[in-house]
Amino acid sequence: MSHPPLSRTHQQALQQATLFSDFNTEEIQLLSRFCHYQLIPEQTCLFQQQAACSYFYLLLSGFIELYLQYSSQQKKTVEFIAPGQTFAEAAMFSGQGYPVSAVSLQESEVLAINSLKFTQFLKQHPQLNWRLLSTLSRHLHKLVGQISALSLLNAEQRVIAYLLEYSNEEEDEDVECSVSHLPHRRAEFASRLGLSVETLCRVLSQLKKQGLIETHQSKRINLLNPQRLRERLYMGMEAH
Amino acid sequence: MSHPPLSRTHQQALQQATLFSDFNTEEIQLLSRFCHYQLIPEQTCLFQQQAACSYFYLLLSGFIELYLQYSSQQKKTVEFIAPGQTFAEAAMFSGQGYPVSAVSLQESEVLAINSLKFTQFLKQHPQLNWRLLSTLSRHLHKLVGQISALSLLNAEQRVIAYLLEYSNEEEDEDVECSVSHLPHRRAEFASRLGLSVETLCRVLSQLKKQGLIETHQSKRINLLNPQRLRERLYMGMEAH
DNA sequence: GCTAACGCTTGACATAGATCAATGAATGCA
DNA sequence: TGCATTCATTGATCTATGTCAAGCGTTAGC
Repeated sequence: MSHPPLSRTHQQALQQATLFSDFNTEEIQLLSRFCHYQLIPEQTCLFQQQAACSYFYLLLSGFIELYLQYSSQQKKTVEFIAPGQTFAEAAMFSGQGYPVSAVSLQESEVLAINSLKFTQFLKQHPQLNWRLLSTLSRHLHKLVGQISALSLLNAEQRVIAYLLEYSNEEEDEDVECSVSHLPHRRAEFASRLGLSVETLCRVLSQLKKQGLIETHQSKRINLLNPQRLRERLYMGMEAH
Repeated sequence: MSHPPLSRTHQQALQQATLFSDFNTEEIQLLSRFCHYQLIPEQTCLFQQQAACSYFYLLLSGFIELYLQYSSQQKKTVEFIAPGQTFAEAAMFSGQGYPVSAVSLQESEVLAINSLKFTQFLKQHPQLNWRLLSTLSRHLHKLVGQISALSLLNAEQRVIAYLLEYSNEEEDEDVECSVSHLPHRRAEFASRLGLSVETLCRVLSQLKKQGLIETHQSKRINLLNPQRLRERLYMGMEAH
């Protein structure tokens, strides 16, 4: 049973998944040979708890629920999966069957990745193994950071932290620098910071008024005074 | 250069680290053979950017800053490390030198884990490799869940989500069940949920008033009506 | 057993940020 | 070019939750 080759768009989707973010173009192409696209109607079971783990998945669109089934009527939701996330990969690595069942809550699109072929692929490329571990560790650290940012920092501090993190600032601290790879819409930007669009706007115009940044039509932001931005951020952090 | 064997307490600390949470007692003991305790005075450099990665670390107490050094004066903070976290393990997996420098912001205690011996250990136990990948994936999912909980759910919903997640509910949804492995203090409980102690208390007494739970002196909470708690939670989630 | 210290609980108040609503700017389409 | 749609921005409220403060219960030490 062969599947049509993966479109360029879907290969890009693979590249953007956390798990594969470190793969180069060639590796993505090798990988995409044993992936296939699948359209899942609403309320459809993708896999059953304890079944052999033949595939793991990348969700392209829609919404998936992972749950434990105790009896015919009782279930316990374990997790909801949003677009961009992979799921069931932990099951594949553990070599056991699926520990949960999966059902689509809306019509959903997924890329199914053949578990067996993926593990063979990893065995053939031992370096990849280490890089996967490295990638996952890094992301873990990033997420831990995001969690403490969400609970410890206020709106302004979160915006500043984001700008400083993604700025191309490398030279002198006093030198002006810019953030060009911004989310293309305020809505996405705001959501990454866990803010509403409006508060994000207010914070930005506040910073603009104070001569700390310059905005260029949602595409680029110049940091006019990284040094002072940094001070502002630390001020909030040491408040504990 | 041999180090004294690791105390039981320190072995437990290893066990509780995310990275090793899946290790059994024997594996922890093997691991602890190439770990040693180190006391770091305040403002001391643990390792320099680009140096060979001989050790990675588990922070026991204190506070560590990871930063990029651009020139003698300019540095860029990458991350702060809190007790319980491991750091520099991504560097080890990637096989490169340290990508950042590390300095203690307070007097700190760490366990240093010999990178070379650890990778050898993994090569000798290929199963462990897969289990590490599995562990890291699972934690990644958990953290993603926590992030969406923090930004999407209100105080009551977060408390309910926590209670349901850690309850021993397995049978009928209507049957009363309990959460016994609670954080021993309200302060710790609240901090896990990103709330203040006071709001946590208020939410709990609110739920008590409505006959949904029963509290037993900060040690145990009975869920008198899991079904209705579940409804309450979902109500908030589908609001998007 | 008494007092001190600490942690829990509850109330009163302050505020950051969400929501609602209106306007302005930019982009796309006829 | 002009109209329509979407997105960004700003203002006016409202509310959830943090902060401050006081009382209560429990534990610990003498």
